[in-house]
Amino acid sequence: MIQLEKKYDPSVVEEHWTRFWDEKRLSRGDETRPGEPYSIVIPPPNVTGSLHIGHAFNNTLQDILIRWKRMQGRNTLWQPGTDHAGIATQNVVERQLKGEGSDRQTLGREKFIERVWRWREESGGQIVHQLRKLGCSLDWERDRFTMDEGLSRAVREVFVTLYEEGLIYKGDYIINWCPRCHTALSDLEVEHEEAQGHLYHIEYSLADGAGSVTVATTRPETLLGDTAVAINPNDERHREHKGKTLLLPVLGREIPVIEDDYVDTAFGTGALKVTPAHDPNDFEIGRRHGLPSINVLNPDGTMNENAGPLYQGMDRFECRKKLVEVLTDSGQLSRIEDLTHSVGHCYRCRTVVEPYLSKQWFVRAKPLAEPAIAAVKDGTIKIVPKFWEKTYFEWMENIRDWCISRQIWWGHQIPAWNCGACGALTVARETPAACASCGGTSLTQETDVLDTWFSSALWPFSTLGWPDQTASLEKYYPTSVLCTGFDILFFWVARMAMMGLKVMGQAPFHVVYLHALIRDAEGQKMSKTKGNVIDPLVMMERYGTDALRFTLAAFAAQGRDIKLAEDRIEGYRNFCNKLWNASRFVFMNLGDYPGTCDLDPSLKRSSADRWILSRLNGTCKEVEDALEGFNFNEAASSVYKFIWNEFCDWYIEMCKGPLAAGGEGRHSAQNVLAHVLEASLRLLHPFMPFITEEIWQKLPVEGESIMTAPFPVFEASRNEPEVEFSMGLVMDVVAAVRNIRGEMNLNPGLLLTVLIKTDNPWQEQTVKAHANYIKELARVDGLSAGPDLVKPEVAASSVIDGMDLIVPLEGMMDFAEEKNRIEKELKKIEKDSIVLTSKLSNQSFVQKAPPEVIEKDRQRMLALSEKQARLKDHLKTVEQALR
RNA sequence: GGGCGGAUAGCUCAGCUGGAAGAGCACCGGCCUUACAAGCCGGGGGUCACAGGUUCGAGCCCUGUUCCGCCCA
Repeated sequence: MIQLEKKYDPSVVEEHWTRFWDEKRLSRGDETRPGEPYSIVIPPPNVTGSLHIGHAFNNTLQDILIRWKRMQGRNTLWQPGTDHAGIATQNVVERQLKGEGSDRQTLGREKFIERVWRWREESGGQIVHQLRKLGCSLDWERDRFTMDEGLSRAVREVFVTLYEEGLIYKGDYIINWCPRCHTALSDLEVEHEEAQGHLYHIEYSLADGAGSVTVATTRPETLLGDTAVAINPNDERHREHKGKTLLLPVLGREIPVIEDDYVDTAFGTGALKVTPAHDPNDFEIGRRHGLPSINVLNPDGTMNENAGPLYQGMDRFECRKKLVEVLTDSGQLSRIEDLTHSVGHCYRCRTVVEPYLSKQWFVRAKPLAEPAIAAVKDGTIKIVPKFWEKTYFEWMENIRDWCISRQIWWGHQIPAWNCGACGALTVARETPAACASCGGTSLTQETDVLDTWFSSALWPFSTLGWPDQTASLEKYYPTSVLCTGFDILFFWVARMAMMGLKVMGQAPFHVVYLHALIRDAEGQKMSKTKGNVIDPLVMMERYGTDALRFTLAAFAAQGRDIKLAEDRIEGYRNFCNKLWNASRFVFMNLGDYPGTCDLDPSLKRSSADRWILSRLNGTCKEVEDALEGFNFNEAASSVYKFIWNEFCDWYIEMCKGPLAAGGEGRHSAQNVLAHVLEASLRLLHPFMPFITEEIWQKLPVEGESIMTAPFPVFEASRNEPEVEFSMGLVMDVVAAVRNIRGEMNLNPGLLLTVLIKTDNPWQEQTVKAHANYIKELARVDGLSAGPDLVKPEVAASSVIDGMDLIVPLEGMMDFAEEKNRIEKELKKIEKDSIVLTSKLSNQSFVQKAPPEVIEKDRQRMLALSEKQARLKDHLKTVEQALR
């Protein structure tokens, strides 16, 4: 006989089954096998990263989907892999170097890249190991990395193709520059934050000496790069300044006053200093008016030679301070206003970014966005929850060109070569031997690398072998679902949609499921610097992986934030233990059981047997429907309630009698216990893979793993509503007796007598037929039912489903307590009946509400007043006794 | 400035097409009843942010307000 320990201990179990699944290669995607494909690509975590709660959440949901579909018999592939995370990874390694008193420049590009690869070798296995620990059934044999040879080939192929089609270009534009990471950033990589700043009002004197023009700016240091002051042509205040020349403060350079509609007359003084090299709008104005652009910043955020000898080499903020002093002294600073404004920060290092004119590579986004918009509009791509579609359209319709060059070393070096002889650019898939224009051979490759998100955008097909036409691609592309957090909707999802449609001619996924983000109790994003993280590894250690996974699923409602609380994890740890102990009970009673977990149709079933089977069937439908709609929390709650509140609380208790009695009743109960437990395990498996495998393997089942056992299917024909209804009555009776026992402070061990007075023959029959359950579960020894029962003087009573339930309590009756109890019940009824009466006496309700609603309320009202009347009778006898 | 979420029990959250306000934890009372004290049985607890409106009927739909969070400019 199989015996389980008294408590479930996840630690040994988890390791064992992880290894088992691995050895049996159960999570392998096999395109040569038949079966409708179901594929998911993992949102690749940073290769050097460590599993945080967001990963745990995201991957638990994916694993639930993939395990569920695998059990349904689909040909599944969950594609794993990691991302090289250019800037982030480079930053980490640079920090290491700094700690060693070195830096990347000292090391040189080649050595530095070697160093990063080495770091990847050391730490790259970590996240993979942690995902396994989480139970993720990814196909590890297909593990990919964005810097792998194959994926790099995909990157080159796409880059060159887009370049050839004119969708990638190189040019001088204003980009966002991070002076600390020393690179350009795309617009998305800048995070705007409200900051308390100042609006400085600076006097630019007219060259003819006839006064001055006041301009307002938040960044005074940029005035060193001003090449004009712009006014709105319709601004009356500046009419007399039109066509004048101004003298730039400090530097004394002559700059013109120009007119441009862009200038907002309502902001500041209506005169705008124009710095084409350090502001995107000024850049546009400069272009319209043919103004020169003067860059005053070095790449590290210090001022350059154009700033003049006084400021050259000074940090930008230092320079700002100094300039304010100088201008104040010269009387050219007329006013300083407080101003809350939005300041851009680097999303990797939080440094304030500078708009910066430089030569960069861009993807022309509009032509790529149009098909991606259409795909969502026509339903080719479905976004769940739907409300994200609006955000997607909003961004896509206003998309701007995407700056893809980064001045870092870790990443895909841009496949473009500059000719030393003629200066022409050669863009090629393979490293060229000679310049495409002049045939010269002194070629030097562009030093910039591509935005990490460029390679991520190709992920759904590059991981499947593209640009080769592989069988995997054939089978698994487009993928079925993309499951990720909404925070990378633009970064990743939108760009994958664009690239998939462009490169493959097919959207990369059918459904995008965007889940919520896990936040702390204050709704803040969890971050190590804030110290508010819940570490999934610690949680797994403390409560078991299954408990963590189930908690995450239970929290996965389709909202925006999830505020995770540790006591919920503890609660689901208890659920694991509950399941464990229920199984323990089953095994204890299966010692002499010769059958399997399949139902034996020849056995005569008890009502309890039929009831739990019907409920199991209903639960299958609930779980199925919930998962179809990505309602993970509902699926989790259905299976939780079924196992705990129906199987454990009721069925196990009800089958104890028949088990003890022996014979066919025992046999049937054994069969049902085995069947229901086994089916429950399969229902639960996608959520809790470890404990379910552990128990399942001990049951009399065929098949090598629960992982590949069929997912339970709902069948309408197996529903038994009449059985559920009569068992409902039985449970109501049990609950009523327990209520009396509890409220009257009667000893739990005390056996009671129960009289059930009813003139409804069906009720009488039902109660009598199920007397064994009532006796067992409510601790009752004498039970009678019928129309003519007489209530003894000394008795507690309640009214349940129109029946009088009487518990004689000769010698142990607390009449005051009983009075209390009945009055409490009456109070509730009165509250309800007031609401119902007013509803039913409302003419317009009776006239306008649908008949079935009115009928339902009439029935309720009838039942209520009957119950009220009977309770009042009971109350009267109690009050008499009290006198 | 534009847009999107959220506000429901002490806490963390569900609540689907409008038709008797739910769960877990916490709390109170009683139980070591041989699957489980990580448990069992019973119980208390809500002006569904606020103000209007639509409707026979609103936690849910509409309008406005307040607060919290996020995205975009």
